[in-house]
Amino acid sequence: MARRRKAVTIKHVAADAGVSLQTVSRVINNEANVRPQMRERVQQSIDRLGYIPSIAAQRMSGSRSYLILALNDRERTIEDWRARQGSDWVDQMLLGGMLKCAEYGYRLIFELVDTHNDHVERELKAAIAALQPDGVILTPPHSDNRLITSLLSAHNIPFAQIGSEGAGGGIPLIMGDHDAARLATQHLIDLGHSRIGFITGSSEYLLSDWRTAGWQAAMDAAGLPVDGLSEQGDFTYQSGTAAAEHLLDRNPCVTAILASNDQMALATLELARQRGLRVPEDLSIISFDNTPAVLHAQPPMTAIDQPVAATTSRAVELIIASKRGEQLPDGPTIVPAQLIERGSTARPAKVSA
Amino acid sequence: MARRRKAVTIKHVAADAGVSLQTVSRVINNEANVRPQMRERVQQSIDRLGYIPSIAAQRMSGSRSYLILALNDRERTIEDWRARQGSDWVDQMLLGGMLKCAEYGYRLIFELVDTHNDHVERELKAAIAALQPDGVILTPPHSDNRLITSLLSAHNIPFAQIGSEGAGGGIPLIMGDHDAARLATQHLIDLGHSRIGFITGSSEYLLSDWRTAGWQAAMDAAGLPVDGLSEQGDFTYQSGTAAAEHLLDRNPCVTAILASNDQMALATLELARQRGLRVPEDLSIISFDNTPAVLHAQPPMTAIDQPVAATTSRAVELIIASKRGEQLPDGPTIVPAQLIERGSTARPAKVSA
DNA sequence: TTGAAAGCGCTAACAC
DNA sequence: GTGTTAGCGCTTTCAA
Repeated sequence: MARRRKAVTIKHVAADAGVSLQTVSRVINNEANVRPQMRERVQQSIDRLGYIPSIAAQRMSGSRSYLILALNDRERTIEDWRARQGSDWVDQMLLGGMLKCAEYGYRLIFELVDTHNDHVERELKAAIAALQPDGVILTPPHSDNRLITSLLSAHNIPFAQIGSEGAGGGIPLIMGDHDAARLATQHLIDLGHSRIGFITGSSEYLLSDWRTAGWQAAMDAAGLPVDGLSEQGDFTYQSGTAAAEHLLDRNPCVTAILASNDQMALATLELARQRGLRVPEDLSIISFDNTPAVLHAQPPMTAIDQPVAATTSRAVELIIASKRGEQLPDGPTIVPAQLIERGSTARPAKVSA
Repeated sequence: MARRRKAVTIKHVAADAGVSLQTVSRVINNEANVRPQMRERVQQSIDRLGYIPSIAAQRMSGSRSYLILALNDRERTIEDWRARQGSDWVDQMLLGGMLKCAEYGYRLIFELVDTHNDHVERELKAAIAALQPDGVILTPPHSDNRLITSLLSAHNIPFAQIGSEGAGGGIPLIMGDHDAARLATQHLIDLGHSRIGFITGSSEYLLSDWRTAGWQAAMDAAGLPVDGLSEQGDFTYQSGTAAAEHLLDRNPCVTAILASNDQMALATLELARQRGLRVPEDLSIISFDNTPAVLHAQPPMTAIDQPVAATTSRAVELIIASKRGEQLPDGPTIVPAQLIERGSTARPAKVSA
């Protein structure tokens, strides 16, 4: 393999502009103590030569690598990927994060780590040592993993905790779970439903509780009972089927169900079909997350959109702001989720008990 | 911001093992000229201290950055991403490539560049200068962009060309388009179809021609006519609708249609529904790519799976092999595509003319 | 406000 | 087979 072609370095720019390396460095990094005229001259040389700093060299001397690490759960991510059921979490994260990174001259690197495993620490340490990222984005269920958060804190690496209230010292971001569940429930109430069932998510995820609480808040505010209307699920299709079965068996008068994710909502839809219940006439269904799968369901599903891209994008901004020593928001940053109305919700055909 | 915590460097390992830096370096890189016993001793120090080389430092001195760049078309990728229709190309690329990279200690970085734009060169140069990647993965429509391929050649960076026959000096990989189209057509012929329509893809993509040729080859081999059975599409849903309309108007006796991608196949399905044609009884449909959208169609669509993950994975392997000076395959590497049988294909109800 | 010198962690080239 | 030296491209520190 021939040697890499000689690239334009800071030296070439310095020579071209007739200044010291240091002055060029100051211009690149937008530092103070450069006269406008000098800055202008250097910038012209940079443009003329098409100079771009090497991030490897920048990292070697300085404190920035211009790399942000996005961590996801290995098992779950690979599973979704293999299944090809249309879960686009990673896709949305990548693009939301990547585009924002690009604005600031950063790059996003994805890494998978095992959650239920003592390798976490070793894996994360290795990634940190190899890449020395300027920041890390944690997603559930890693967001509140003390092993991870304390390791990052010890290394002084700013990190975002998506779907976390912020225990652990990172930058917490929440995808509007509570409000979205509340509004979705309210939407059903406005349509005339009063017996509204809820299928919860896995208790391993904090957001499961928030979603449940949002449903409950809306029900309480409307003075509607919730007893026996909540059923435990774990985000899998199977658990959705089981939960929906129990729910409908116990409460024949249920006219609407809010499921804590798309898979469980799709399972509910299928069960309704099997039981001869028309959707939405006999049963309204709202799903959480709005992955592409629910778009193609029959009928297309009314869903709460999980703003994964917007949240990742915001996480990148906050990490970079933190790096720059800027003031960060006090509490968790809440990125609002929206309700997308489609065909799986309508006024109830029968009046519920 | 406090200074980054002191990390374990090659010096610590050298001191711990009582050898020179160079010997440690040799062990890390699995080079020759280290006695097994010495290698063992150094390895123990590495393990004990939890040493991981800094890729920034490795890049600074050596010739490897352990970074591979995956390039996609900006416009198309952002469009798909925003649409959230379930195109999982990026997702499959990322995971297929990332996991393979991880096996070799590499990382994959995604970058979007404009195709129809004189910025291509500037953008790519910037990415190369900043990251100095060890390899680049090109996807259509970049794969045969001379501006890009010549730039990479000039920089001596090995690059994979997915969906290309290899003009430009890179490593060509093909996702079995020709054979897959042939086999899918054959499958329809075996079912008893003889009037089999084909909707082509955009001529901007070489693979469009391969897919068309595969259909034609199967038809020819079976002695079936193809006149008037091919209609031009451009991969959009709209073009699929138009093409299917023409096809069915001109050939009422068509009993099966093979569409060059999923969106056009879905458009064909919808048109069939509007015209009161039952699928698959009156019209069999096979789609190309097998993105998640076709899974949820009614009926679920028989599709040719595009092996994006496997191809990206292979691309990474070949790039790394090339870096190591290993012998590469002669012609294009063909990653076979498979036919996934679902509900949109069956024996024709009527006998075609 | 600018420049010179030192050094980040590692590998290439060469000496032993 | 192993160690020494020089230097990658940049920023930090300190001097001017």
